[in-house]
Formats: sequence, C-alpha cells, structure tokens
Amino acid sequence: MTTSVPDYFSRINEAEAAIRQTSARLTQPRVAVLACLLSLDHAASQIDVAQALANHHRMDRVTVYRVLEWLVEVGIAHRIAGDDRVWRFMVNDPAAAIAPHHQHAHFTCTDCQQTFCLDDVPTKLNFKLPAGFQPSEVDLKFRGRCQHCR
Amino acid sequence: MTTSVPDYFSRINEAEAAIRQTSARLTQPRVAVLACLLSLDHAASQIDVAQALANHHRMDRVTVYRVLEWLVEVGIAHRIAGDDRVWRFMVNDPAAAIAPHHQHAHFTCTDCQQTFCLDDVPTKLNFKLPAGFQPSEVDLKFRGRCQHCR
DNA sequence: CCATTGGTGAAACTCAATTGCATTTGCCAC
DNA sequence: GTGGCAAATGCAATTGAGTTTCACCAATGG
Repeated sequence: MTTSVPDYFSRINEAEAAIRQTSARLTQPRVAVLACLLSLDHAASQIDVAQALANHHRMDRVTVYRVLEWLVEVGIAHRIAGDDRVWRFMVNDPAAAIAPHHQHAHFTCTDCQQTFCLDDVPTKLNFKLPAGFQPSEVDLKFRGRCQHCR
Repeated sequence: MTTSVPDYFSRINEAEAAIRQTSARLTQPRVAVLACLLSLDHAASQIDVAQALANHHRMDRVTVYRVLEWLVEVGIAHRIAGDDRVWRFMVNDPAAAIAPHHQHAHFTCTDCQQTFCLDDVPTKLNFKLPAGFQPSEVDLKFRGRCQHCR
C-alpha cells in the first residue's frame, strides 16, 4: 500500500529512459510520477501518487493529474475507471504495449480496494454481439479477493 | 435520445405493478422514474431521467438519485459506471433477474455516448486468472459503434 | 379520519477532476 | 555558456456528480 522508498529510487533511471523516448521534456514531476507508478504492482490514483511522493517532492495536485494524463497520452500508462469514481493509473506492460489496441483485464479487490492488471488473461474478441454492434475495445473487470487478502 | 412521451405513459402501469411487488410505498417519483427507465432501450443517468421527466413531474434531483439507488437495492435495476464518472441505470432483464448474481455485458457507443445492455452475451467465469485471485463478479464492457451510429 | 413512518424537497456539503493564468524551467540555437 | 521561448508547473478558483442533513409531506394501516 505504501510505496517502498528504495523501490521508488531504483525506478528513476528506468523512468527517465522511458520519458526520453517520447520527444517531450524531461521534468522532475514526470520522472517522479513515473518512477512511482513503476514501483507499484497495482493501479494508483492521483492521491496515491501524491502521498507516495510527499517525502521526496513537493508537487501540486494538478501537476500530478497532468503528468498522469500525459503518460496515458504517450502510451506509457493506462487509466482505469474505479467504482468510486476515481481514476487509477498503471504502467503498461512493455510486451503488450507493442499492440496498439491492447485489451486489458483488471481485478479490483473488494477488501483492500486495490486494482491489479491481469496481463495474462486473454480478452480476445471472440464474443458474439447482437447485430449492429461493432466493438473496437473490450474491458474485462473482475471483483473479488486479491492474493494478499484471502 | 429524447424520451418518447407516449412510450413513457404506456409504461406507467408496468412500473406501478413492479413497485407494488416490493413492499415499499407506491409514490409518484418512483412510478415516474421507473416508467422512464422502462421506456428506454439504453442506460440513463440521473440527469437523463430528470430531463426526460421535466415536462411531467417536478422532482428534486436528490429524489431521482434516491429512487434510482432504491431501484438497484430492490433488484429492479442495475447501475453501470461510465467512463465519464457518471452512474447510469437500466432496468434488469426480467429473465436474467431470476439469477441472483447475473453478470452483465455492456456496450458503450463512442459516438452517441449511450450505453446498452447486452443480455445475450454470456460472461461465464471460464477465465483463468493468475494464482491467488478469487473473482466473485465479472464486468464485461465493450466500446465501439452502436446500431444507430454506423 | 388520524397517526405513524417512510419518502421528499431544499440547501449545504464533499471531493475528484478541470480550467485559467501568472510564473518558472527545460532545451535548442547561437 | 547564455538568451530566448515554448512547454510545464503552481496556485486559486471552478465544475459537476453525488451525498448528507433536516424539516416537512403524504402513502399506508389501523
């Protein structure tokens, strides 16, 4: 739940490299937010990120929002709508990022409220929809108990 | 998109009957909101319902929220989380309502922004999740073009 | 018809997210 | 290096869906 500090620091180089690959500016907030996301195995909200970074960087909430949005824009992360009307963010699986229209499966724990990304679960478009519906994206969401909470 | 008025009126009796089957009071707002939902083939937000009913009933928005919530509670309707952080509501398919833990598939049109319920698409729990994840609910969501928008 | 209590209306509040604008900063050309 | 400028950030104010509180009203049961 809390960010392990060493884990966060070990991800800074990785974050910088990823940001440099976009042609945008390498800024402190971007590095910090991305390093934070990289250090987590579950999706994080703006408030999660801000709290995790509070000891290292003082950063406006709006900046966190904007960095997270930007990460989604450039394809480094993706955004998940929670049942509590909060956006959560998670770094894309590098392997899956190759495919432009990656289909996600997510798992939200009803106990600890954390959301995990299940990259292994295939969400192939082998569903038969009623006539007239042309799907371009699939979102598969599970609710239940996660590995830590059972 | 707009509620057809005759359609709404033709659903009033049906709405009254359904409300009477619960042991709660038969009130104007409940009848109106449920008749409105029954007349639609897509999910409606609080604001959609309020606007559709504006000509017939003056009703506080809090009342609409409470009636919609109540409809979910008693199993007449269900709630769908939208990508725009808005709750939308739709009457349950009577056949599917028999099963207590009915799994839904939803389709949100990226063009007209409306959400439809696909009762025919099976969402059986035949997925293999990573070890440790115990799912109790599945939510399958499609995005794309609906029948009206292509 | 009255009493009870569940339901409604109105105003205030919460809280995540967004917008506008002044200030700062990364980065490129020189 | 350093000067300039667009891009990014910080701060304050705003939006908008949804919730809470509480006084008043009205559907049901006696």
